[in-house]
Amino acid sequence: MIDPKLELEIKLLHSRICQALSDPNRILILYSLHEKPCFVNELVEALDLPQSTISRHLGILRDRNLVTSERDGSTVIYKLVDHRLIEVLDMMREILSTQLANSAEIANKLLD
Amino acid sequence: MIDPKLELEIKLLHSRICQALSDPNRILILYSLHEKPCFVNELVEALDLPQSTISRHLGILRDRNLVTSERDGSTVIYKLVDHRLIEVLDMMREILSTQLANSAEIANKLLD
DNA sequence: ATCGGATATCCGGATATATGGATAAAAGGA
DNA sequence: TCCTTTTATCCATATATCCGGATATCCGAT
Repeated sequence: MIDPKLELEIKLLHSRICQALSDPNRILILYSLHEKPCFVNELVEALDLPQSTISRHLGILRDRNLVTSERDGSTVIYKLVDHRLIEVLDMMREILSTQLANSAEIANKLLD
Repeated sequence: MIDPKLELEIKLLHSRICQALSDPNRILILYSLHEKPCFVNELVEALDLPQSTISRHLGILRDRNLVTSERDGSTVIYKLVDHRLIEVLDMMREILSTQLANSAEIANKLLD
């Protein structure tokens, strides 16, 4: 009933992008990299998480080609590949904001 | 280092929206509902999954206010609440498509 | 060659999530 | 009331994911 091509594309979309976005720390990393390229250490400090945790999340984003890593001497600099990803996240935030506004409206009506 | 307000908003974004999108079957359900409102049974047939599986996914989407359910006699009709969600998914598909095009280009260069 | 800083990977354990059969609940008809 | 259809929930199991300390690796400096 569902177009098999769409189904395949959605499975790919899920495994390559949606899954990567399904962790709040990874989303925060993406926002940090949107502002400017960062060393791993900078992200460790920005998110206040153990280095192994940051590195693991970066590995997941790297595997999916959402960020690139480039060695610069003894450090590694990470960059956001496609900044449209931030547009996507911002659009989701707008949807969320609409949702919250609706909830507030309903709550107010109940209080009348 | 990261704005605490942003951090809170991202956590909310994750739990209310991103998490819901982190399953291919739920994405397919959203696309189905984008075409037209559907009964549970229609989705069972469209996705070819057990009814309990579909109902569970619908419950997750309903909890997050991404879809609404309305009883109509003995059946229940589900509707997509905010069609911007499909815009978001389509934008991710474009990012994915760019990604795949780049991979193909690199592969071709390697073959020269 | 060795050392120290930076980063990646390993590993065990805790937690979360998906799955689908079985069952319950809701609603309408006989 | 009983039966059927439709949908939701329960349950046990399987799988995935996260976490962070410990360890390995990479690299430049001494």
